[in-house]
Amino acid sequence: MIQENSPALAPQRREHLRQMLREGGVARVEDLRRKLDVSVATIRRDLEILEEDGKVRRVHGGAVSMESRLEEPVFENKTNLAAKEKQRIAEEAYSLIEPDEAIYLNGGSTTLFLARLLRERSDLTVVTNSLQAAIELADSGPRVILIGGELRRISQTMVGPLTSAVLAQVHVDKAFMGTMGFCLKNGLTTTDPNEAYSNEIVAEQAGQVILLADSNKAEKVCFARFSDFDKIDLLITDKNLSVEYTKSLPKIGVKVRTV
Amino acid sequence: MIQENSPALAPQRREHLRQMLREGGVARVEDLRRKLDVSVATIRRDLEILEEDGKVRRVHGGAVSMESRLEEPVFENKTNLAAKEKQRIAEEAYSLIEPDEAIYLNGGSTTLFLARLLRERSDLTVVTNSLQAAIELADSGPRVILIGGELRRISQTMVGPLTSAVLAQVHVDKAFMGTMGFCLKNGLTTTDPNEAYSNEIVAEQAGQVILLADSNKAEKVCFARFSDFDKIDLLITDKNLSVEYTKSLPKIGVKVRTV
DNA sequence: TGCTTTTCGTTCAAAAACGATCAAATTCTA
DNA sequence: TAGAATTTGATCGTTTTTGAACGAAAAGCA
Repeated sequence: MIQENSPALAPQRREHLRQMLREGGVARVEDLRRKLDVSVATIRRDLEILEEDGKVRRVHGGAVSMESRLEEPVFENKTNLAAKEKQRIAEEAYSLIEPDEAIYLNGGSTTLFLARLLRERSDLTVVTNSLQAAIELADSGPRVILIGGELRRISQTMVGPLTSAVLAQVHVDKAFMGTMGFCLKNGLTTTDPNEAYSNEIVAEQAGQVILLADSNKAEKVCFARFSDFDKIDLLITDKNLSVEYTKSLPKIGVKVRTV
Repeated sequence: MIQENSPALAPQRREHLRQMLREGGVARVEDLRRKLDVSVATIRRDLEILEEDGKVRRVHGGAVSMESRLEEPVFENKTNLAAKEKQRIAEEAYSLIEPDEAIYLNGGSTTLFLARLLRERSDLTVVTNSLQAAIELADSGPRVILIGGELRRISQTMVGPLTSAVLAQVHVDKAFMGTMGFCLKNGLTTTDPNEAYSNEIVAEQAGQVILLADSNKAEKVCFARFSDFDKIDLLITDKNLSVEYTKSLPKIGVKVRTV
C-alpha cells in the first residue's frame, strides 16, 4: 500500500490508479482525487496518459477501465516481454486495416495487442482461434467468429483438426499472425503441432498474410513448422532485427516494416 | 466498491438502467427515477440514448428491454432469483455424469452452474458453444472443445451455420441443455434462430438429451423453436413445476426429476 | 365526445466537469 | 549546487450535464 503522507512517484501513482479502476471497473475523478490525495488536474493528466496507453477510457466525470479481469497472470507475464515493441507492431498492423475488412488473428501476445486496438471497430469481422482475443472483443466492436476446436490450455487457443472445419468456410482479407520463432532456413515455427496445423491452413487461404514478430523471435526454431516465408506478404517487426533479414527478405518477396 | 453517497457516473448509471430493464423486461420512468435518485428528465435522456443503441424500446410511460434477461453474463448477475434452483438442478445433473464421458453444454445460466462443478473432472470432455463455460474451464479440469461460429454478444455463445461444421464431427454421450422457455404444445424455444439452430443439431446427435430448466421457464414460448419433447430423455427441474407437466411428460417418454 | 391526468419533448439556467494556461514546486543533471 | 526539465496545483473561460418549467401530446374516464 502507498504511504499516507509521502506522495507517490508519478508512474507508481498511475499504476495504482490503473489498479483501482480495474478493481471497480469505473471511478469518478473526485473519488480518485480523494483517495490519492492529489489535485483533480493531476488525476486528469494521469487518466489522459492511461487512455493513450489503452488502459482506460475516459468518460465525463471519471473513467472506465478497459482491462479485463479475466486475464491470465501467466499469460500476462509473457506479454510483458518486449511489450513496447509489441504495442508498436500492433499499432502499425492496425494502420493497415481498411474499413469493412475481415481479418484473422491467431493466438499469442502480439496479436492480442492488436485485438485491443479493434474494440471500437464495429465495421470489421475478426476471425480468431484465440480465446483471449475473443474475450477482449466479446462485449463490443467487431463481429467475432471463433473457429472451433480443442482448447489448448497453455496458449488458450483452439487447435487441432476440428478447426479446419470452420476455416474452410470463411475467407479473410488479411491474416495477422504471431509466431514463436522464425528464421530464414526453417521459416515460421511454433511449439505445438496442432497450433501449427491451424496456422498453416490460414496462411494458405488468407488474401494477405502479415507476420507480427518482434526481433526476439528471429533465429528461433521450434518444433512444428507452419509456413515458409514465401507465403508471407509482410513482416512487421522492430528496429533491432538484424540486417541479414531486412536485406534478404525483400529479395524473396517479403516486405519488411520496422517500427 | 463505489462509494455510497457519490452519484454514479453517467455511463454507469445507464448500464444500471439497462440491467434493471433487462431484469424486469419493462419499467416505468417514475420507478426508475426513484431507484436511481435522479430527475425524470435525466431518465428520459438516458432511455433515449439506450434506445439509440438498440438496448431498449421506449413506450409511453416507460421502456421495454430489447435484451433477453436470461442470458446476461453471470458475474454481473447479482439478483438472479432462481439461482438456488439452478444450483440444485446443476448438482443433480452432475450426479448423472459418468467417468470419461463426453458431454455437451449449451449457453445459458443453468448450464454455467453445471460447468463450475466440472472444474476438477479431468477425465471428461466438454463440448460447448458457450464462451462463459469455456472460460470457466479454461485453466484446469476437463478437455474443452469449443464449437466455432459467430459470437453472439448477448448470450456469449457461438451460433450460426458455422457451428454445424464442428458439431458434425463429434459425438457426445450426454447433452445438457438449457432453454429460454418450454411448454407442452410448442416444445423448447429460445429467442434467437441461430441459437436454436445449434441446439437443434445437438439435440439430434447426442446420445442422451437432458433438459435443465427451472419451473419459471414453463409455459414460456419464445420466437425460435429448437426441439420437441420427444427428443428429450430427461427433464431436471424444481419442485414448483405444475403437475400438468409432471404427469403428462412421462407419458410421452420424458422422465422428470424434481430437486 | 369532452374533460382530467399523466407523460412527453423542448427550452433555459444552474451546476459540474473540462481543457488550456501559467506560475510554483519538485526532480533531474551536469 | 545551480540551472534545466518536468511535474504539480490553481485559475479561468468553455463545454457538458442536469433539473425545473411549461406547453403539447397521449392516455384514462365519464
